[in-house]
Amino acid sequence: MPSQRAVAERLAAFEEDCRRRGLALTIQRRAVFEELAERKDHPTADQVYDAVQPRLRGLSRTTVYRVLETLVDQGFARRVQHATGAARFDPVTERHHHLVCDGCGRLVDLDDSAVPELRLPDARGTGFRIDDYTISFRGLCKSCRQS
Amino acid sequence: MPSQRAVAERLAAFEEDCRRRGLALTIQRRAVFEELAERKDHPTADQVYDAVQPRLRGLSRTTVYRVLETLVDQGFARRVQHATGAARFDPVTERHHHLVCDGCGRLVDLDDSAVPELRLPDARGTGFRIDDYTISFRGLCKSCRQS
DNA sequence: CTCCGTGCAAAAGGTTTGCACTGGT
DNA sequence: ACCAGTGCAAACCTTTTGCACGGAG
Repeated sequence: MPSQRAVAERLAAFEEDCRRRGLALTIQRRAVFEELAERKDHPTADQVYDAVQPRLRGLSRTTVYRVLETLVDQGFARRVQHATGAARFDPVTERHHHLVCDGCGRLVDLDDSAVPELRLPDARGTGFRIDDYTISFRGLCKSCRQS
Repeated sequence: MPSQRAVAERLAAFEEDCRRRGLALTIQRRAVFEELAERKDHPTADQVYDAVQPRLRGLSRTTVYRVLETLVDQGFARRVQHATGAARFDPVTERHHHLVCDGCGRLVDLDDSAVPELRLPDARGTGFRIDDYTISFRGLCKSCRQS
């Protein structure tokens, strides 16, 4: 888990950004953002709901979905869709990559330092402006390799 | 679209692999595989269904889902999950990468030659055996940049 | 002839939407 | 006080599952 201090800093930055952009600072947004910032895994909307709901009686699943969408739109989080099933959400911190098991779909973070920096390719032909990248490494996790 | 010739070759290889592995060569499997091999986009299961169904009256959506899963399991296709919504299917050819628009979610192929070869990272700490990788470049497509 | 593969219908997720109310600004 | 944001319930879309039938090997 990130240090409490780092989380507090990010929460403060989040609050300031919200004010600057005129986004209402509701308890729900604060709580969802904080929950996301505290975790090092990639929770689904439902997992965020389960974690936050006890602290916020009456919180609605719908709201969690809507807040997460807002966070993604505003660049505070990223949506990580892997295999079939629920979307997972990742607080945006530094660039990192993913290791995905072809067998069971397990997803693990691989931090940037394990991977050489990549020069952004020339994509002029496609009309895209490239901002960043994420690498998905495919393979088999230990338990899938054993069976 | 890949050349008719290339498609025919891949269909033949597919049929031989099926025989060798004892997979029944049903019309449905042939048709779904052929449709996938002919396209250069990444169709959803539903798009495959819509494309194949007119030629194969009585084809069921369920079957398309099941055939696609078989193709993925057997290594004839890959599942590409991007943004929310339906999974997309990619006929496996060479390694290639993806360009994803943060604005509209559009996904475009970027072939391997545009990107320098990457040395597979050391993942011993994670217990994974890494086989390959795909890079997702994030950015904005032309039309999203203009608005 | 034997099963694997298919079709249908229904269920099972996951996510979105319409509408009325509430709480931030 | 206004309007963005929330809660609830219902709709929606994608995918999976149970079961009976049919066609490939």
